[in-house]
Amino acid sequence: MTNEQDTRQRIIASARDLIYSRSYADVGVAEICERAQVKKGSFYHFFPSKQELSLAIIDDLRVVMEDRVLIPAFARDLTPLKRLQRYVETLYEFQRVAATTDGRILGCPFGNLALELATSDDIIRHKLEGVFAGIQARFENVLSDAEAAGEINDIDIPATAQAMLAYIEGVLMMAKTANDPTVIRRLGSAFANIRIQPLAS
Amino acid sequence: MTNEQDTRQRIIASARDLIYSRSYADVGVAEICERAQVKKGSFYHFFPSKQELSLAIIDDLRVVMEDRVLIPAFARDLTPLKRLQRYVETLYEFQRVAATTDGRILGCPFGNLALELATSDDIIRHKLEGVFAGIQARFENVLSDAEAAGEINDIDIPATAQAMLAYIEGVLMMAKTANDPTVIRRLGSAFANIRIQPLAS
DNA sequence: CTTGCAATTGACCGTTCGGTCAACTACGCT
DNA sequence: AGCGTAGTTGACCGAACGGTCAATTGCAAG
Repeated sequence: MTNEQDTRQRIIASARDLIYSRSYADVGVAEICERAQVKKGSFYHFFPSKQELSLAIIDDLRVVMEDRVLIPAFARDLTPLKRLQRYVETLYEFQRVAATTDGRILGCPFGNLALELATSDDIIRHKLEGVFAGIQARFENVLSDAEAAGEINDIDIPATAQAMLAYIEGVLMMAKTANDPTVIRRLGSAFANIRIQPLAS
Repeated sequence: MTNEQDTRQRIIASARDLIYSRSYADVGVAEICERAQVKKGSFYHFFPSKQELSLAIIDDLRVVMEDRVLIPAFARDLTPLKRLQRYVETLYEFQRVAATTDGRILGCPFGNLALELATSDDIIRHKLEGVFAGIQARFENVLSDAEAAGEINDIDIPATAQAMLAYIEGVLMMAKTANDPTVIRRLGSAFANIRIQPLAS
């Protein structure tokens, strides 16, 4: 229990924070190492490349977002539609707190990476596709619950879940561009009302 | 009428295309010059810095998007709500065509830059804020028309316009991440139904 | 014909980039 | 005690980065 894989985790945490608050390309391996108190040679003992590190970062962020946003927001103590509203509120709070630390609102870490790297790196693009699919699946669960509870009916659940994800990503983009977390609350009220109907067959 | 400011425009066009299809940081000044058939010294005769170039690119993209998407989509030959639907269709077509050229779908050039640079460069962030405000204003006009035509009522027009912009940006992000333009059509049907009500006072 | 300036050229700057490597240290296993 | 190996170190690599500059060209106005 001395340090073990502590170094590796320190590298991931440093890189995660730096890249989230700036961008993938703007943060160099040297800066990551400096912040993690690790020498560059040591970095390459754990990661064969910066790209490989970014995959590890995405996994790490997945856990962070799960714990800090998805799980608290989607706890089953509220009706499904109320959970969706709480999700927006939780996201707002997450962004607001992060903003007081960084002085800027940082938006969605996955969205940031997706738009920066999707056209340049197919492996990262595909990984992020999986992350989005995971979040969409969470929304689908809530929508299924809502349907079972009679809160909604006659909707295309997967498409609606994806539309909700798109909307929230767009909202975070607007908030980041305006550097104003209150945009999330202002636009958040439309989130739970998004619907896509099944195709008439 | 020989070349005049032709060189400058060639630099902007090259940089615009390269950066749009990859990212700001991933495209160097040297590569831009090579594609524009211009020497680096000449580049810095027209632009004091890469950042200054990016501002010119944004202005240029604004014109492109205006001509290719906004104007055709919002022509007044349809009812306001139909225009919104046509806007989605126009965007889909724009992305699909661009995708056959690049082999990838590239999403929204403003959104791409916003997420990459908003936290690192306040000047660019502010410029993009203005671009988004301009698009939002176009949506507001259409919504006003829709209200006047009795197609909608009792909505917060600015907030709804901003929500629509957020949604479409999110949809383009999903399409880019999936590298699949049909996402735009699949999710597009929810676009014109987004509503934000005024606060009860 | 000359003067002046915008445009162009190509060599060059220091810095940083992602990545490599041989040597060394520390520690668990037998 | 001796060995193997995971972890660490610091020096180093070629390439690319954004940006500079003095010298030259081309053209338009006086």
